[in-house]
Amino acid sequence: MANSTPKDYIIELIAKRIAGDIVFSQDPGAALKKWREYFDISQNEIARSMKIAPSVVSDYEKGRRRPGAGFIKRYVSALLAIDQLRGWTRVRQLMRTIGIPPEAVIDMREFDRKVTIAELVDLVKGVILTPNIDADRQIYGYTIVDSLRAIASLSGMQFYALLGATPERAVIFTGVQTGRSPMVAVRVSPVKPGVIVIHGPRRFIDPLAVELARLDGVPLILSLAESVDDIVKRLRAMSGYTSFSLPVA
Amino acid sequence: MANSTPKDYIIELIAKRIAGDIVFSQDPGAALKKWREYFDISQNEIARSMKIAPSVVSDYEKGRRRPGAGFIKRYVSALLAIDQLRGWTRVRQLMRTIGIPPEAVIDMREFDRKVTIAELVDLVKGVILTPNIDADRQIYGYTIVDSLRAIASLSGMQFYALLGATPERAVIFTGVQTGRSPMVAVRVSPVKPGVIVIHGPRRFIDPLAVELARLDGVPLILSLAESVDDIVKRLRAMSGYTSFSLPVA
DNA sequence: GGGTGAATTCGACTATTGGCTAATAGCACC
DNA sequence: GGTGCTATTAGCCAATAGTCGAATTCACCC
Repeated sequence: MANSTPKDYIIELIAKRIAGDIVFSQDPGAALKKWREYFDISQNEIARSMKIAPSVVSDYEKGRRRPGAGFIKRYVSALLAIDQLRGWTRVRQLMRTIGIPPEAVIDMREFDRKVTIAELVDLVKGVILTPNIDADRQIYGYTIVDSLRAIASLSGMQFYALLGATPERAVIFTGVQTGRSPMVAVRVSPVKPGVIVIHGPRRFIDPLAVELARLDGVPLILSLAESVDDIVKRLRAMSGYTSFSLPVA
Repeated sequence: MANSTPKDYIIELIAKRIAGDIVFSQDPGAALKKWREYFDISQNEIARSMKIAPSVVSDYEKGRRRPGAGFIKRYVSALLAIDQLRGWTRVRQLMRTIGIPPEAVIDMREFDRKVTIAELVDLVKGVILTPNIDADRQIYGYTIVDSLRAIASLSGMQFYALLGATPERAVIFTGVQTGRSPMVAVRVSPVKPGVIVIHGPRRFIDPLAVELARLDGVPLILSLAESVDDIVKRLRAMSGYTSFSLPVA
């Protein structure tokens, strides 16, 4: 964990958490101020980053105005942009409270609308290995897992949380050899993901994997995408991917 | 994990996450709709819960109007209120993606403004055991841990994430006998919390605990509060605690 | 065809957010 | 005292959010 850039989805989770905290605060102005102070940023500095007058920042923080959703989004984005300029010092701290091991999770997002299994098969350039399982379920989000790192670094319960294991989410295991160990992990999990996608260097699927999926009642998809990157990009396109552009300071 | 009510702080984390997702969505209207569909709620039902006309919901979801922060808060609160009426079916699913073991974490929140060590000592009705350690640091949030359950159910890395282990957060260990095992856990952690509070049935503190705190450079506070509940309430009062009142359906 | 329920569209009005400039205040330091 | 920096306040205008009710559309069923 050197000076590498935090992963996009982590930054995005942090941004959403901060924004949500402000929205639900009983005093949104004070919440704006709290987070600005947390990032150790002056009103002048964030005003410059947002290209507005400093008095606007004061108006909001003192409660003269209540921030709308658009303003909150820009304010939080500016906090993060400035933290980036400083080397992500605060984001590195905050990511420790997220509870996701970044080395094992490649990406984790919500789709911007509900997605069908058929659409997901298309997105991951895959084939469905369990055609007889209920394909009507709807998927609202996904987790892309680096299987080798996950197995190396996670205990049972973490795997459980990592799966984002709800019936409305997809889990994509990458770097998979035959598909067996992910399916064994899911088998022992008390709750199941909505659908499992496997992607790996070889195109051979252990029949046991398919049988375990069937027993669990979880659709299993084999992705034939050229690379993990390809999967990441294609799924992100369905997630209303937010790009944090860096304002000139 | 029977039919018990999810803990408040979990519900609140979910609410904030949903709100944040909507705020940062490139199409907030579509995000509103996505979440409503996820909760399997019709426009009419949420309109009734919010006491507005159904056409208002449609205007927002179709993008004719962009939701402000106030509306997002009310919309998300209504989703949750309806889910509560249904027995928290969707919240139970979502809490699995939070990555916090609810049985070990009693409460976990952000303060609504920065809090000094002296203030924290007062809040937990405590005494500072490490008077020579930098007391100028600022605390922005806290985690209240049930020490026995945490030790019983967590592995090393989970403990690490559980601590919310950043220099700006406090960790309160409850059900502590002498204070030694929490300090040992912190000692082996690569990052340290901003301050540690211990609370337990006995008022005896193992001198080793104090020495370990000193070595870690972490202020250690002994709380003399009458109960864990007392601590929860007093800290919540500093957190802009949001109460989800249940609208009549 | 008709009926029902859910969702959408539209015109209109009011309240609030978003932003500005200018003046002022507070604090630390010399 | 002066200087520099940060923050606050007030008045003002424009644009947008919030909301209504009426009419319309759509899907499903008999």
